[in-house]
Parts: sequence; C-alpha cells; structure tokens
Amino acid sequence: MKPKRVGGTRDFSPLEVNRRNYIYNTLRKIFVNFGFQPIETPAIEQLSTLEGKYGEEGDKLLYKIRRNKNLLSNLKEKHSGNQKGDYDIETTLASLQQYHPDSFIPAASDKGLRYDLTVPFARYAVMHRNEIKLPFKRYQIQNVWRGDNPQKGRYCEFYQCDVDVIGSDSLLYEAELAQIYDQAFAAFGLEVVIRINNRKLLEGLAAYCGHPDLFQTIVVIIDKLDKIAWDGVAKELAGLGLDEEAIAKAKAFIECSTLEELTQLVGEVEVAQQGIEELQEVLSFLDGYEFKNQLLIDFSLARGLSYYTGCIYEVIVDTNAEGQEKIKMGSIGGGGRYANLTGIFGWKGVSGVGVSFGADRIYDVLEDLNLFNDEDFNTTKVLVMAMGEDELKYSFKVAQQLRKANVATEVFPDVVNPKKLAKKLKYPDARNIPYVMIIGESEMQDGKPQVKDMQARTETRQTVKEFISSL
RNA sequence: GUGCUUGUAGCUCAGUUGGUUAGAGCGCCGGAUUGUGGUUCCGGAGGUCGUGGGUUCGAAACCCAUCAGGCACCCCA
Repeated sequence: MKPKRVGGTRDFSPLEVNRRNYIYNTLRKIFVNFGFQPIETPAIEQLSTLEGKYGEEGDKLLYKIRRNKNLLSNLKEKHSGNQKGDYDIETTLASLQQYHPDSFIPAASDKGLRYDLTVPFARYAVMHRNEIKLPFKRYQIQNVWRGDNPQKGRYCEFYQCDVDVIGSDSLLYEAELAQIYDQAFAAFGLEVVIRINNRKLLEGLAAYCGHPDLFQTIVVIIDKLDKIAWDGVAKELAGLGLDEEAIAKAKAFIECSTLEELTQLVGEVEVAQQGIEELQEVLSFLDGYEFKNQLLIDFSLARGLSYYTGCIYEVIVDTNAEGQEKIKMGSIGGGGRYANLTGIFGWKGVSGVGVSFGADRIYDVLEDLNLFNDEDFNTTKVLVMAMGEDELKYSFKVAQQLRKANVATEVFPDVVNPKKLAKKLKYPDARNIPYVMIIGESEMQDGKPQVKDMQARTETRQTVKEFISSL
C-alpha cells in the first residue's frame, strides 16, 4: 500500500524537531520566569465541552470522532412511541452509516479533538477548582486540531503555547502578558508589533454609532480593516444598515491614535470610558519598561472570538523592520481577557486573561528569516570509526569512556576498509559531527586514537583522556 | 465549506497541435584515488508521469472524479 498523510498534517524530521523544541524551550523559560506552571490536558474532549465555544465557523472546523455508543438506544427510545410493524432502527442506522457516512459520522460522534487550549483549560480549572489556588497561572504547550482548508501558515494540526491567569481581575496581568510577548519575540530575534485594544472600547464604538445591538457584527467587520481597507469596511457597515453619520463616527473612532484623543471623542459613553481607563491602567504598569518591540494601541483591533470581554491582544510580524518586509503571515499570537469563561462549566465570577503563541507560524517566519541557530542542535560530538574487528570492540569501549564524560558519541557500526575511509567520512560530514576518532591497529596499541577535527581538517594523535580535557 | 491553480526521478524543473523506449541539472551509488570528507573527471542506478475512471488506433498531455500542495474567500494561530 502507498503511504499517505492526512491533509494539513506534517512529519517532522530531526532538524525540524530540534528547531521546534527550541521554540518551546525559549517560551517555557520565559513563562516560568513569570511564575507560570505547566499543565496538560487530553487531546480528546467530550464534544459537548467543545461545541458552541468557537462560534458557528468553529463548530464546522471541529474534528468529531468516536461513535456514540448511546446513539442506538437514544434513537430507540425516541422512536419507541411511533414504531410500526417490522420497522427496524438498527437496520436503518446500518444502511445510513454505509450510504451516508458524511452525515452519519458527525451525528454519531460524542468526542472531539481539542480546537484550542483555552476551553480545555477552563474545563480543567473547573474540575480542579478545589486543588488550585487563585490566582492560578498556568502555561500549556500542546497541539490542537482544526479541520480547515490548509495553506501556508495554516495547518490542521498545530501547536499552541498558551499562558493564562484565572482568578484575578488585576490589570497587572495584562501588563505581564505584554512583557511576555515582548521578551519572547526578542529572544527569537524577531521584530513584531504587539497590538492591544479593549473589547469595551469596541462596545463603546457600537454604542457611539447608535447600534449597540449590532456590536458582534460590527466587530467582525472592523476586524477586516487591514485587509479590505476603510472603503471596504464602510461598504460592509452600510450593508449592515448604518447610515452615513454612524459610519463617519466609526471612522473617527478607529482613527484615534491616543487615549486622550479617544476620551475627547467618546468620553461620555460609559463602556468606552471603562475601556479607556483599563488601557490606561495597563500602561501605567508598563511605565518605565523598555519594549524591544512595538506596543501599539490600536482601536481597530477586534478579534473574532466572542468570549473576550476586556483587553485583547494580537501579535503580527513587523514588516517595516529591516529584512522583514517580505514576510506574509497572519497573526502569530493573540489573546485577551474573558470575564466569565468558566461560567459555562458552572463556576461563575472567575475572570481570566491569557495569550497564545502560534508556534508553527513562528517557526515558518523564523525559517524564512534564517533565524535558527542550527549549530546549537548538533548533539553527537564524536564518531568513532574502527579499521578492524578488534578495533571495533575497542572503539565500543572508547565510546563508553567518552559518554561517561558526557561527550555524546556514536560508534560507526561497520569495520572500515582503509580503501573506503574517504567514502565513509562522508557520513560524519553529512551529519555535521565535529570530531571523528579513527582507530586502527597502531592507535589501539598505543591507546592514542587519531582525532580528526572535521571543521579544521586537522588530525592529531591523543589519548581519550587528553581529548576529553581538550574540549 | 466555496472559488482558482499546480501535481513528471530523492530535490528543482523540461517534455512541441495527443505519436517510437519520458529527459536535464543537482543529489545518490561505483570507479579514477590500498589511512582521510566540501573541488575535478568517468560510469551507473533510480519514474505505477499523485490516484481511479473515461475519450482515442495511441494519453504525461484532453475530459470526469478523487487525493495532496499553493493562492483567494471565510475564519484564525
């Protein structure tokens, strides 16, 4: 049979895994430095946990799995009243499954693959509420699945790296998260723009335009601003039923560049004022902190997810930065405050705030910009090559000695014919192994292997001990 | 989920209006080189033309379906 992968999924070879681990480790160090603790949750959740949390579009992208064992008995019960004669529900279901699997399988599923890490975290927090201490700061680095149409920077299986705090309304966490973003991307050597806004301001915008009822829809349209420009947004707002005056108001609103300007415009709208105050508070925590990236207060930032209630974030690559002009990638991180995420699982009044790093998109960008230091990933330091059977046994012992000194070592498994030495050296060359120890008869006799420095292209005879201390 | 586009050797790609046995470069393997890898020269292996149907005397090419990649929409990381 021909091997085939599922669309939108990828295999990762050693170099790629090393690079990916570098991303996770870099983030992990920063998360820990801010006092976050790791958790993990299962890949598979009850479908009811996931459904309805990501909007209509999100539901469509959920991977639904596992046959619902109770489907049969549920249907039997439901149909027991109107069963006529020899009507057989089991046969009906079997043929449905056979001839209409596309509609049958989702209907028969009661489990799903997680779509993000925030909702599973909310579920976790509720189920563990007696053992966690509030405020609870956790980070989580795991893969998620979305049945999306794949393209560059968009995969069906990808990693998210989330940091969230629940159980505190303090805006100091909003400030911390901005610093985490800043420090993480500085560590990667990538220049980004950290956009920040507040949902209350968007509510204020809808109210200011005289359409508080259309808040959700207006938000979605505003969010497209950088894609379809103001003219496109205006058109869509008009299509929604906003008159010219309302559209002009919306324009004036999102074109404000400072909080002062905005206060003058909509200071009397109460929600908007709240949003302004929150952003001011966040900024006052950040007073004196030197950002290595650009922190941009952007009143047009919206974000689709409906559960955000306060500050919202989004990180994009700074295409004005030198060398980064050609990068084409959507957001590489996002997040925000949700006043009541655990509420749907029955734990009311617990506020949370968090952000996510899109590790796979960050990977793609770092790769495009050549920002990986692949030398750091070379693990094997020494390859031992033997020219005869006795020498191979001897080499095996030399390797033990090297490993005992924590020098990562491999033994070449074939006895190397002296004629073939040149050919065989291609192996350590291709693997980027820095040292090769060549052991022939004389090397074994005097205990001094030929040590070849692959980069310097030099050879010296030295004992294993001498070699170890020379490193 | 919708629209457009691409799919030929390990990789990058040629392949004429449909016409013998499908090519090149790089890489790989062997030799020139009997203890030293990035250069050079010579030779060699490697392809169900994404997959399955159809049209045709004849299909890598045309048609349909399907899978996979890319782009746009939608949404997002």
